[in-house]
Amino acid sequence: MTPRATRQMAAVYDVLSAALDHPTAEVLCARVRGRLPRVSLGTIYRNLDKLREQGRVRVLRLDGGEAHFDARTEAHDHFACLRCGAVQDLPGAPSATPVDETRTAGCVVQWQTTAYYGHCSDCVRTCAATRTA
Amino acid sequence: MTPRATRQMAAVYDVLSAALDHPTAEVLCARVRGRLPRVSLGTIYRNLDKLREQGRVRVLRLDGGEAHFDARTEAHDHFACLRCGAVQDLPGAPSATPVDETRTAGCVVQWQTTAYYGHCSDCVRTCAATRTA
DNA sequence: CTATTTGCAAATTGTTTGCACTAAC
DNA sequence: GTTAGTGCAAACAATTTGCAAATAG
Repeated sequence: MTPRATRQMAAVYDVLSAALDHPTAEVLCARVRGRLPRVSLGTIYRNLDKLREQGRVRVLRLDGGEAHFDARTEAHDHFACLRCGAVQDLPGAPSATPVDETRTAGCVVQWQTTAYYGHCSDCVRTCAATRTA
Repeated sequence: MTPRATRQMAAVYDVLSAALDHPTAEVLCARVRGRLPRVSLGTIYRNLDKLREQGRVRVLRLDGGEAHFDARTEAHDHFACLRCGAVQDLPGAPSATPVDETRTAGCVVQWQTTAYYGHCSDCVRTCAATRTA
C-alpha cells in the first residue's frame, strides 16, 4: 500500500519531464534504457499509470493507436499530425475557455485540452515535394 | 479505384449519423447488424476509414483503448468520462478560437476540438453513493 | 465482364497481467 | 524481514489484413 521510490519510477518521470515531444510508451522505454538498460516496457506502463493517478502525468490519445504521455500539467493546447503521428505542445495560453457549467450538465471536469489536427510543417513540405515529383 | 456505393457503406453512414452518442466500431457494428445481419467488423472499420478520408466522419480518441466515431463534422466540443468511457457532444459553439497561425509554426490545421475530461453526471452520482455506503 | 468490396479468420499492434525474484523500507 | 515493485513472457483487446466469394457499375 505504501508507495516506494524506485529508481525506475524516478527515471520514467525524469526522462518524461525532460522530453520536448510527447513520447509513446515504447519511445520512452528506449530513452529510459539509456539510464537503466534492463527496464521492461511493462514497468514503464505501470509507472506511467501511477504518475497519472497522482496527477503528475497526462495521457494524450490524439490520433493513431498509441497513447502519448505528457509531464507538463499546466493547461496548454496540442497539435497532432495526421500523417506522421507527431504530437507537439502549442505555445501560449490555451485557447479554450474554462468550462461553462451550463454546457456540461452535471459533469465534473478535471482537465481539458484543445487538440488541433492537421499536417505538421515537415509533412507539409514532404507532401508538396511528392506532388511536384 | 472508382469507389462503389455499397449497401454496407450506406448503412454505416446512416446509422452513425443517426447516433446521438459516439459509438465505438464494435457498438456501431452491432447497430448496423440490425439492418444487415451479416456485416463483419472488418467491413465496419474499412468503411469508417473511407468516410474519414472523405472528411465525412471524425475519429475521436479521447480516453481508453477504443476509437469513437462522429458523423457531425461542424465544429463542436466533447466531454469524455474518465470512469465509464462515455463520450458526448457539448452543446453550443466550440470554446476554442480558430487557430492562431503564429502558434502553429508551419502546421496546417484541418480540424480542432476541445476535449473536457472528468466524470459524467451518472458517474458522479455513483461515486457519491459508493462513498456514502 | 471485371474490379471493388465483402465476410471470415488469421495476423498485428498496443497494453495489461501472472509470477518468481529483487530491492525499498 | 516484509511487501511493493521489477523483468519477463504470456494474455488480451482493438484494429488491420489476406484471400476466395459476392456484387456494383
